Amino acid sequence: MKEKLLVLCGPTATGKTALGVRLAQALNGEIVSADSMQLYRDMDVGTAKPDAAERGGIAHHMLDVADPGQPFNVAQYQRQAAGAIADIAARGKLPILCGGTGLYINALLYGHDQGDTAPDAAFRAEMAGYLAQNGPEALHLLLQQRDAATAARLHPNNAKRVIRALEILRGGGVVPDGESPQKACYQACIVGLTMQRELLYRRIDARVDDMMRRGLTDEVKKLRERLTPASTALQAIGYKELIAFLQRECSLDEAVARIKQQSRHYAKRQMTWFRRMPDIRWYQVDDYASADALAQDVCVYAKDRLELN
RNA sequence: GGCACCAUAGCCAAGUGGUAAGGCGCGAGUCUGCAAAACUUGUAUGCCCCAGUUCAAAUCUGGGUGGUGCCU
Repeated sequence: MKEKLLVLCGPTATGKTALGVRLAQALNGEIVSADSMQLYRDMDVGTAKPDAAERGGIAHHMLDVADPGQPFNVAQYQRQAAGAIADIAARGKLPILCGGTGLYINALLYGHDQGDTAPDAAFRAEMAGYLAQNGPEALHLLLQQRDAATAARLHPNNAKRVIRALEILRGGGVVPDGESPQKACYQACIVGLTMQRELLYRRIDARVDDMMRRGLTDEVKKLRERLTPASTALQAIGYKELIAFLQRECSLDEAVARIKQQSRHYAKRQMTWFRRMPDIRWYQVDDYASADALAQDVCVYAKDRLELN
């Protein structure tokens, strides 16, 4: 019997967190975050991580599980989150997967087999050097010589993924072709939150201003020396831009404008990710008069879909 | 009022007689161990308006209109 799982996804700033808590309260659930950046400790303001009050007494999992200086990746997420879901279900509560990282959600829902080739920082650095020396075409040729099919699927300019493929082949592994059947790991009810694009962008801009008011710059200052250029956490929007400002590479206004822009782009990419999820049920947030009304509707749908009570 | 310069996509901008570069933005998409990452892709039947020269004009000429700078 597959575990029941309510999934709440959608682009940033659309109200996933608050809705998740309401649903958890109504359905006797616990939250499992699906956010690649909120899982780092001490990155709170910039990732819009819910504080104690916002968590409303509901247990949250997969927050603060990694140190910003340490690398973290999908495979680790997949294992830990699956563990958390099993634990919640075993205690008779409803796990609610809530977040905006499409890859993490997919890996969990469809049990992506990540293989057993762990990342090799030294090899990646070596390949990055090769890329800098010889260009993307030459790097891609390396892949073509070892695995023509994979090379054909990967654009030469997408060096990151070309390097990962080489990394897998080097260890004697098989590069996943993305065509392995999508087996559903859970009895899932997938809910997506959207908003009229223009409104979403306005909300994102406003939220960035709010983060600045709440001391994002200080948070980044404190975090700065703990991060290395290799830290995954350094990819977080809001952090890399403010570090550039702190290093006097740009003005504060420029950094803030950049953070807003990046967040808007990110939201758009999230939409394309979630749009292709099968069985996703969309809710247009700005169609609802109140958060209560929205929670009400989603609750009814989830109960029906997951056969609760 | 005089002189000079300028007018190309939502924005910035190249192009000075041969059939509209590029960047940003915006839209669409890809994704199996860095994913808030990385990458792909679409986006001006037309260059302020009118007339003219020419086989051919965003490009040359004349006249408008609008803007900018300097002078009075």
